[in-house]
Amino acid sequence: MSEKKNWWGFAGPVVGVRVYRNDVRVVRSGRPFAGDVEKVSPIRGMVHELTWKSRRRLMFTALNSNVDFGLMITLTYPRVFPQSGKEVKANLRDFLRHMRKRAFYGQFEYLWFLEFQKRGAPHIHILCDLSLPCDVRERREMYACVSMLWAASVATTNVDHLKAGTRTERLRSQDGGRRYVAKYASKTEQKKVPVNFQDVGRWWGCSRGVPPIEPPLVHCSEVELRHWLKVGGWEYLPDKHTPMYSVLYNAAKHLPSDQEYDIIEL
DNA sequence: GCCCGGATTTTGATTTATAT
DNA sequence: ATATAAATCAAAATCCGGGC
Repeated sequence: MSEKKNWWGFAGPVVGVRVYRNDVRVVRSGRPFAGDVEKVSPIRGMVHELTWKSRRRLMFTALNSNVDFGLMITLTYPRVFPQSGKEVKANLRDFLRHMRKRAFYGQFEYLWFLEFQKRGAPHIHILCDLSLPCDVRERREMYACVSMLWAASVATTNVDHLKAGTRTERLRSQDGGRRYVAKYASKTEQKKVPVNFQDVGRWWGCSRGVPPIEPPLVHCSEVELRHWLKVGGWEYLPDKHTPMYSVLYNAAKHLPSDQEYDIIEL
């Protein structure tokens, strides 16, 4: 009796899982295909849109990061705005560098992502781990400081821009930032680049402390994994003929707690 | 403040076997 | 032909510390 095979048929069997804060990665043994094909060096194309692949990476990073994003800063341009991604990124780089250098901010972990407004203007959201001061006056100082840094970064003397260029807001819950990213990443509308805009570059990025550290491998078979997920009530368990995907979203909380695993040190 | 450059991250292209 | 998921590769973009 010939068994049905699919894309995963040439990948190895499930060896274990890595349980992140929110998601679970399935680890398989073996290689997906033999590496004896002649290696060509593909020429990279231009970035045209925010792809689903990129969205998934962003989601994974945000949802599993150990950084708590309590604050969101939104940077906007005035009526006149750059038509090149390089210019936008230069502004962003300046801004982030200045923010990081501020002694009173201490450590500054951030995750930014790019959007385009209807008018075609680029628009950057920055999630970060800063907290707003309780004191009203201090808080205003902070708002002003952020505004000034952004204004300086875009090298503008436009007073209107000073006021309208930034928005600094506290996110309701600890997971508010994560949810915001999920919303951004899962928007069905296409994230295309406006026609006149050049060299978009990356759509999102983060500081080095944001990406989650790889958790230890927890050895298990596919049968065991399916059992745990079923018992745990994970809703998206595929039927027996469909492979377990390499990333199981929102599955972490449906698995048994750490102590019940046989943790293997790396 | 600004610039340089090494380290690291994000990205598109390519690859795999099989079903449609 | 085309779609599929994911691993891999190298290019390009970004990060970040150090020098000025």
